[in-house]
Amino acid sequence: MLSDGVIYPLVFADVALFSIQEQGLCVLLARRTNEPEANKWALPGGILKPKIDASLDQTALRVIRDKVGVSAGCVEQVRLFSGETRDPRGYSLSLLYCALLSKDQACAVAGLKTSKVCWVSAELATAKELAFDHGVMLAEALQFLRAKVKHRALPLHLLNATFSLLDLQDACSLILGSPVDKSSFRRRMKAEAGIRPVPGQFREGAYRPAQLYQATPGFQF
Amino acid sequence: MLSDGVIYPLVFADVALFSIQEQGLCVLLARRTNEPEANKWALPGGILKPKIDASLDQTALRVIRDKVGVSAGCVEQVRLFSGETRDPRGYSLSLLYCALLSKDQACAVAGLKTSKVCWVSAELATAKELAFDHGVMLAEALQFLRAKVKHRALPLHLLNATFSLLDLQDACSLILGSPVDKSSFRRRMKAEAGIRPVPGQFREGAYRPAQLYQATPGFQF
DNA sequence: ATAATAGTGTCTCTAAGACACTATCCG
DNA sequence: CGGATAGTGTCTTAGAGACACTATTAT
Repeated sequence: MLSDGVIYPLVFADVALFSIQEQGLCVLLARRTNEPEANKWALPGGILKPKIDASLDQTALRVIRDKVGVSAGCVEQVRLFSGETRDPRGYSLSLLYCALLSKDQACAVAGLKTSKVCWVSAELATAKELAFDHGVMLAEALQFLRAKVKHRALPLHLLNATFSLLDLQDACSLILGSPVDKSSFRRRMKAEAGIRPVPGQFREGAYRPAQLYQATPGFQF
Repeated sequence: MLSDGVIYPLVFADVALFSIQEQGLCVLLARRTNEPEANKWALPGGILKPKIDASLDQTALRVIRDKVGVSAGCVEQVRLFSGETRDPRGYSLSLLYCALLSKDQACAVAGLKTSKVCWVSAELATAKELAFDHGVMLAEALQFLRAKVKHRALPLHLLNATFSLLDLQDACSLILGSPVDKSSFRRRMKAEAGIRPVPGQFREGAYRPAQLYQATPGFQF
């Protein structure tokens, strides 16, 4: 039992928080300040505090709030990692979460410059050596995200509240790591219940304006 | 902390163990013998014993061994349920597992007649009132199983080591709750890497013999 | 006009659904 | 032979991939 009144030690929520930046699909990494594995990069995580967290899902949300100061649009369980050897402090349970952050919010995070957390290209991050078993975790979170998008889920939570179809297409293409055909994509989107055009709203800018879309009320990633 | 030396109380593995019986798709329910919720039906579950279980997945396997005396072919995490109110003993974590048992093994279980566990039609079981939040759990486990089969995963672990294509088709159809077209199904199976015909092996019996199949070595549900 | 981005049309190919058909066993 | 189950052929349709095409804006 830990000294600070936490009754259930070594139950963690670890979060793979994704966003889209200039470098492409990125994941938020945090540099560990304490032992064990101090100074290594890790997925941001936090210990379950039963007094505060109504559920472990709430722990994950709290971790995101604490690390980046905003609330993620979509937080989902991926898999539980458990065992005696994965953390030197003892038998531990870590529930891995996959979360998505909108471009707006991700930019706010990037502006923090706390030096404790930073966005790293997902591809680069998987090559990095991470603390504990977070390398495996990141790989699984990525696979989880890719599988969902491949099965035609729309990663709207990575985008702003209104977005053009090309924004969405680019997001899918970045996640999948392969180009997405414009015509077939738009054909699918016409029949898609999850999004709808916002009448009269266009992305103004250079060249031809683009119709803007938004998620329909009941949308679930 | 519990008295019997278990250090991490209230971490459970609860298992929705499915098999195919005469009544169709069935789930194993256990009648609770102890408080709380004594005498209610529940998904079989067990507490994490860090000294014994190398991981919580091992707890799930142990639960299955203890309850039915055989090892399940396929055990997968579905979702973690957690919170203060779901179990009167205090803040608890329950990782729900979905597991499949082959017909051979399921029959052995049915023969046990321990009166502590029994196979209940999945449809009926969802209508029953179960202990704790096990009703929600069962619903999610079923949805998990259906989603996998809908996405063309093959529930081979519900069948014996060798099986006819009709056995497999019937299993899919029972899980999905809707008929599956024979011709399209067999067409798919011809191109399916997960199974292969066993040369020269046929189901003998009344009328025309059926070619038997088996899972290919690397098969994963 | 030209560049650049937004959005459409159309051909092809694959795979699924529907359902009628043939094949092989038993007695 | 007929009855029952095993397995095939074929028509149609829905949707994805490929890719060339048109449309609308700014300069």
